[in-house]
Amino acid sequence: MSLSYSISDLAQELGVTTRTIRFYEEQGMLAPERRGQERIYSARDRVTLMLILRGKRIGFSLAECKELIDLYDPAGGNRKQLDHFLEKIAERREHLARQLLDIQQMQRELDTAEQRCRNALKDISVSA
Amino acid sequence: MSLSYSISDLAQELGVTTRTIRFYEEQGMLAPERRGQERIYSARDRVTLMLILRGKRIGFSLAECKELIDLYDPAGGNRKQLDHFLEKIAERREHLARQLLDIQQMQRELDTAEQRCRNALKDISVSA
DNA sequence: TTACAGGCTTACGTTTACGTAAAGGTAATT
DNA sequence: AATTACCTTTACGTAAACGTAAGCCTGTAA
Repeated sequence: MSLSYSISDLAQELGVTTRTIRFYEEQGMLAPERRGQERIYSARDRVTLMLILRGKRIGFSLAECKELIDLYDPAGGNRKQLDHFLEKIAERREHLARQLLDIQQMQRELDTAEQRCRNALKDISVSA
Repeated sequence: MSLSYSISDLAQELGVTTRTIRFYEEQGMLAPERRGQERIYSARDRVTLMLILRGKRIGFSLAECKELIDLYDPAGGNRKQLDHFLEKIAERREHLARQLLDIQQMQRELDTAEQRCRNALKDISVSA
């Protein structure tokens, strides 16, 4: 009794258009089952989609998201493949670490920007 | 004696092409001085450029980066403007907070992906 | 049975963010 | 004087990530 979703179910829940979901399939990132013509999405398909969207929110390209999905697959078994995966994972980690720094830096900049704003507002009240 | 940079100075230091820098100017995000035809970039221009690139690294569009630059400007003085800025700043904060969560989630996923990889490698060694 | 909601494919259009080339100006070497 | 190394503008090209529309099928509710 694994639950399934129509394309518009997922589109609505995740805040994207059906076109977007079909596009991701076109790019080989999703492969839902079919009932006739109709696409039937599994819980796992849904997770994959969420992974893509999370990737996008932090600026990953679809190609990068696809790599992530592949990493998540149990797929390839030989040692070379696995070593390759470990490399990719390490790369991703560095990338994420960098982004964390960038975000923290930007948060600090927002702090000072807000301070300047508040000071300017105070000056206005005083001079008024 | 404030230091200045040529376009290729900045391009090289920041790892972008001169075309990219000129493009940002075309979009109204930079306004370097000129010596004749030649662009002369100030320390502040350099900071602005770094701000843009940092924004890009965490997936901001150029339009969003431009907003950030405007926030950083001392520019507009009236209360309405300043209130508007504070709103924008709050928005940015939420956005960044969201991205932080996304990154942390993704780091956890990389953890489990790495575990699976290592387990698979162990299985290979054992069966070999 | 006819309307309507939702799904499908195919295909051209659009925005963003530059790449790439052409054609030319200037300043310092050789 | 000519090459080299930068710089400039103008303009067409391009990859990514969908948007949008046309035309068609299908199940269900009125």
